[in-house]
Amino acid sequence: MIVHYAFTETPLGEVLIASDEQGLCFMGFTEENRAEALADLERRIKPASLVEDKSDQWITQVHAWLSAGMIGEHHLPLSLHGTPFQVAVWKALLEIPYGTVVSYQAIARAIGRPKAVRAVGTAIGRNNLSILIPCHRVLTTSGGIGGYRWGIARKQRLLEQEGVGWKEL
DNA sequence: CCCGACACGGTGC
DNA sequence: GCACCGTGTCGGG
Repeated sequence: MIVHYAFTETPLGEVLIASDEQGLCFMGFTEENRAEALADLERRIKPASLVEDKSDQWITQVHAWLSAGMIGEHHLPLSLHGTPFQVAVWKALLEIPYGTVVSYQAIARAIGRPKAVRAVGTAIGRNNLSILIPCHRVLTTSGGIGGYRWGIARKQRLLEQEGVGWKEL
């Protein structure tokens, strides 16, 4: 499978973006280590033949959305690579409207596995499309910020930008 | 409020 | 089999 990729800047730091025939399949912060970001991409999306391509149609569209400030929904085609359970969780995340938040427990119920709360947390953390799949809109039932693969600070900034007040939940 | 203990389900080794 | 975990709940400081 051919996978196109490119690096680009966002308001929250540099990201590595990748897409395949179905759509965008990866977006992750490089954290100043492009080699590691690429290794991560290769681990998650395989088998894959990586080809750098900054003019890939979907990559340029994400770039445009990112440059515009990541305001509102993005409507970009996503290619979900994962176990059936993970894909179910990620699809549930895509149903969360811009500017609203839900709990890990609510996601567990939404996919019909009310007791798999912890596994849901793990699946959310393994989501390949940070920001594009709104994993930052999931908080703990007690209103706590919860975790974030790319650092709590980024999660807070994303929520703040969407106008979510988490201080008194 | 902040622990500690435990149940919980999916995943990787 | 076993040890992880972006959780939740309960009980005790």
